[in-house]
Amino acid sequence: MVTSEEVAQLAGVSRATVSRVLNGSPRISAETKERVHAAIKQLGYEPNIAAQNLARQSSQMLALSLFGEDEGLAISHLGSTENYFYVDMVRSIDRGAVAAGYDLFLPSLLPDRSPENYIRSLRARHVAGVIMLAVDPSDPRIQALFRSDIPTIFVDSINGEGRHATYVTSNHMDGAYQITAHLLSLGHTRIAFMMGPLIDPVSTERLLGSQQALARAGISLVPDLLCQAGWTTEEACQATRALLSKRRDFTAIVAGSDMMAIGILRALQECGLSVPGDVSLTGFDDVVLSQYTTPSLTTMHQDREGMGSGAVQRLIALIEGREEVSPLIMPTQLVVRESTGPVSANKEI
Amino acid sequence: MVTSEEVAQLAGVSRATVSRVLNGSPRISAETKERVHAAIKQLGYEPNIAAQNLARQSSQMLALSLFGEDEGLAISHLGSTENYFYVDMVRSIDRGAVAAGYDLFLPSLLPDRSPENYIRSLRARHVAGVIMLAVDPSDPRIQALFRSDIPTIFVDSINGEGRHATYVTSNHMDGAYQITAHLLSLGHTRIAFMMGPLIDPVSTERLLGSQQALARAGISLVPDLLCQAGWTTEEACQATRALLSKRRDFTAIVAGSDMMAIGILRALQECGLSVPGDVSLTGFDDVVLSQYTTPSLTTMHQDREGMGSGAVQRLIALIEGREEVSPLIMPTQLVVRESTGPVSANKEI
DNA sequence: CTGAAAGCGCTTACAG
DNA sequence: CTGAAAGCGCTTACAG
Repeated sequence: MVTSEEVAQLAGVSRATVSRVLNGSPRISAETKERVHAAIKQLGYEPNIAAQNLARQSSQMLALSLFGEDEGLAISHLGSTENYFYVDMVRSIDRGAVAAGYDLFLPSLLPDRSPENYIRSLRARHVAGVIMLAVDPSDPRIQALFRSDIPTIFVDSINGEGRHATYVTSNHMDGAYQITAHLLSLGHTRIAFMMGPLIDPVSTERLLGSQQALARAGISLVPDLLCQAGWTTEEACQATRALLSKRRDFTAIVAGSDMMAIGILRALQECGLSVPGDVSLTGFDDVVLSQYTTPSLTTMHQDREGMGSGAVQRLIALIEGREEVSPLIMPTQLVVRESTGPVSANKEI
Repeated sequence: MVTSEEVAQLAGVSRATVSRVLNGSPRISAETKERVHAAIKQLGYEPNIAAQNLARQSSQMLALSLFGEDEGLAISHLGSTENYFYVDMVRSIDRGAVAAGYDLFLPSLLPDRSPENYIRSLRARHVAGVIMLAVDPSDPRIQALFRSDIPTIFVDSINGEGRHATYVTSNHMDGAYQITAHLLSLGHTRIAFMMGPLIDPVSTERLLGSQQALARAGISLVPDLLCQAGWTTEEACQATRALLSKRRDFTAIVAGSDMMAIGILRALQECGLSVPGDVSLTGFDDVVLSQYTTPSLTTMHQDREGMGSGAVQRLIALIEGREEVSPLIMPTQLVVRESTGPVSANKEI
C-alpha cells in the first residue's frame, strides 16, 4: 500500500499538505495542488480508510438496515417477497450515496444483542448515518436509535422529525383513496380489503384513505370483508383462501401491496374466479412484476427513485447537521391495467 | 466512546492485556480475564473498529458485489428481476458472515473507475474478502480482482480455484438434464428453449445438459426453437412474443430461470395459449414466486441456503489461507408443479 | 502471564 | 500557504 508519506516525498511537500489537498482545504497554492495530484496519480495512491476514520473520528459509511421480525439479522429479510419493493430502492440509495462520497454498510446484528449493543456497534463502526427501511416502530432497537444522536432516515415508518432523524414515505392515504375511488367509479360497492398488518402505520394510513373514499361515496365497509395478512405473497394467498371458503359476496379486492395481490390472484384463480370478470383486484407499489401477471395489475405507483434519492439527500443533511430536516412525502400515481373492470351485470350477489 | 484505556484502569491492568483478553490470546490468567470482562461489561465497552483495522492492517469486512452491465454501481442491480434469486441468498450469506464475526459491506463503485481503482478501493478499505454474485467473467474488474491476491468467492461464475479464489455454483448441467428429461418423459418432443444469455457460462451449462437429455432420447434440437433473452422477466416476455409471432409448433418451453418463466407465461397467456394444456413450461431456481403463478411452475430447486453458507465458509478458509480451497457444486432438485403435463393428443403440430 | 513502547496512516490545531 | 508535532484507539513484538 502506498502511503501519504510517499506521495509527500515525491511531491516535495509534507504529509499535512497532501492531506489538505486531498480534503479540498482552501488556501493551498495552485502549483502545490498540482504537484500533489500528479504524485497521487503517478503512485496510484488511495488513502487508508481505517486511518482516516480513526483520525477523523467518523466514517463515510451509511448503514442500510431492514429488520425482520424473527431474528436480529439486519438485512437478511431483503429476499422475502414482502420486501421486493425496498430491494428495488437499493439502487437509487446506492447511487445517491456514491454521488455524495459515502459507502453502504449492512450492519449484521447478532440475535442476542440488546438495543444498547446495537447502538454501540454502530458507534464502534463510526457509522455516519442510518437508512432504516420499513421497520416496526415499536422495535426496541429503533427506540434506542431514535433516542441516540445518530442521524437516521426512516423509510416508510414515521419516526418523528428533527435534528437527528426524519422520514420519507409515500402519501399512502391519498394513494389508497385514489385506488378505492377507481373501483367505485367502476361500479363496485362490495369491496373486500386484504390489508397488510394493521400494527404497521402504513396499513392504517391506507385503510383510512380507503375509508374516506367509501364514506364520500356513501358506501359502508363490510366488517367481514376487512381482512389482514402479513405482507408476503404467501400469507396473502392463504388469507384469501380462508376468506373465499367463507364468503364470496364481493366484486373487488383491494390488496395491501402488489406482492400480496400476486398471492390473492393465485387464490382467486384456484377457485375458478376470473379477474377482472368475477372480481376486480388492485395492488399497491407498482413493482416490475405487476406488469407480468395475468391479468396485469392495476396498482398505485410509488416513486422509488424519488424516495431513495430523497432519503440519501436528507440523511446527508442530517449528518451535516446544519438545520432541521423536514420529512419527504411523495405523491403516488394510479396505474390502470387489466385486473380491474366494471362490475359485471350478471354477478350474483 | 469508552476506550480500552478506561477498561484497563477499571480492571487494574494495561491496555495490552485488555487487548489480549478481547482477542482471546492464550496464557492469560483466568482471574485477570474475569476482571477485564467484568470491566468491559460494566462500562459497555466496544472496541473502536477503525483503530483495530488500522493496527491490524486488516478488517473484518466482506464485500458483497453484484455488477450490473450498464454502470459501475456494484450492488444496484439487486432490485432487477434477474437477481431475485441472489437477493434471496443474502440471508444465508449474512447469517454465515455474522457467525464468523464479519461485517458485510456493499462496495459502491463510481462509473468511471478503472479496474485498478476498483482493487485499490477494496484495499484502502482493508476488505478481508469479496463475495461476487453472478458476474460476467469478462468484466475487466473481475480480471483485476482475480489477478490480485484478495480472497474472492465467485457465486455462479467459474473463475478458477486456488489459494485466492474459488467458486460455488449449482450443478446446472445436471439440473437442465433432469428437467428436460422430465418433459421428455411426458411425451414432449418439440421443445423450445428460452435460455439466458449464452455469453453466461451458466446458460451454456444448462444448454449442454438439455442437449444431452435430448440426445439420449434420440431427439434433435430445432434450431429456430433455441432462443436467447436477457435474464429478466421483461426480456423473456418480449422474446417469447417474438417467437410466438413466428411459430408455435412446440409443445413445451424450457425457461432459463423462474423469473424468465414468469415473463414467458405472460406472453403465452396473452396469445390465448393455456399452460400446460397447450404448452408445458419449466423454470429454474425455485424462487418463492414460482409457487404463486397460475399455473405454478415446475422448476429445479437450487439450494440457496447451502450455496450462501458454503460461500461464506469457503471465503473464510481462503482468508485464513491455510490451504487450497475446492469449489462447491450443489445438487439441484426437480420440483414438479402445475405448469407441465403430458403432451395433449389433439395438439395440432 | 503482563507491561512499556512503538507503530498503524491519517488529520488538525498551532505556529510561522 | 505550509510544516512539525500531537493525537485518534487499537495491536503486537520485545522484555521480563
